[in-house]
Amino acid sequence: MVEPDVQIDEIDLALLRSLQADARAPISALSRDASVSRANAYARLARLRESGVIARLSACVNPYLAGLSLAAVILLRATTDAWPRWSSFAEAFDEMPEVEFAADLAGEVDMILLARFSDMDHLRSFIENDLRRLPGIAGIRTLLVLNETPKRSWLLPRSSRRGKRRDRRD
Amino acid sequence: MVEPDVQIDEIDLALLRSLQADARAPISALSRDASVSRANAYARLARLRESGVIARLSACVNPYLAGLSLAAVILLRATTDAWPRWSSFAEAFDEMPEVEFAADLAGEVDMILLARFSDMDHLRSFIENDLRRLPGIAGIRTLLVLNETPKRSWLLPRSSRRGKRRDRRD
DNA sequence: TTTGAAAGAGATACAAG
DNA sequence: CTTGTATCTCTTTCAAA
Repeated sequence: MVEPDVQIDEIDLALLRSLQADARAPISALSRDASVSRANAYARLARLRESGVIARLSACVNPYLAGLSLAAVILLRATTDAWPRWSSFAEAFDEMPEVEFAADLAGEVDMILLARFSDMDHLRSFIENDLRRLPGIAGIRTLLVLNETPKRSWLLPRSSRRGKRRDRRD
Repeated sequence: MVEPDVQIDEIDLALLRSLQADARAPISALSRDASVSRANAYARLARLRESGVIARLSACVNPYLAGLSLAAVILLRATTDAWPRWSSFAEAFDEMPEVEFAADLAGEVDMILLARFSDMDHLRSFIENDLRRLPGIAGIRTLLVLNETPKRSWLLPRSSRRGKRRDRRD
């Protein structure tokens, strides 16, 4: 959640988009699609990686085909005294392999999890053995996922965003 | 959301794990880590890809470093008449570049979105111009993300899951 | 399934324009 | 920033053990 001074231009975005589509695409193809030279693309990709903009190159595995046929969104409330301790929760969630995504929220829900399970039994034992034993959790609401979008790696913003924007201060 | 007959053994899991860590790792390295021959790894990876277990190889971009410094979880209720039409919503969400993840839920919330924005203005215009104009939406609750885990690509299940499980029927 | 070999493609570094 | 070149590593296929 660092906010450093990384400048990303349209060429970087084009490279990122291509890499998101195919992380194994040859650099010559990426450079062609971004309309720059190979050397340029090479240097930019190195910079994007070192600066952390590209966190990693990864395989997107279909969980439903990999034995995790059940997904749930879990809404959590924390006890008021556990409030300022997101970092301790984050650590705990990181240790739970079923948790794909965890976030600290502002609003009527304190934290949210997206988690995946092999079956109902697995979900039940996760809630009973892992979640309920976590200190600082005041409420657990479990919502089963009936359907989900193909988990887009999300698209990058276009150069000029929709709607107005006066200036950029980053 | 197809549930076909794909069999994945421990060697496949090892390959998937390695590929998740580095999608550009040479196959010789993957095969070494999985303790199989290159030819074997090669054949397995081809099968995993064709069967869709590996949906794609992609770059994981840090949204906060890429100009999307604001994230929100959006909980939606659908009007009762729009109820059985997840597919139409899914299509609409797919067209919205800010939506990273969308799911149809069972429970007190009908649908959930994880969306990313460049700033508050962007979030506001998204809700007003994109969400509110969608027919069939009865309620919108927006929760700002204060903090989130590094968006683990999620770990694959170990061979024997924690807790009990009598038998596998897949 | 594994190992070995072999052709072609791509990565990476560096020079010169 | 580009193009060209050179070396080395991978990919991919295939044959033999």
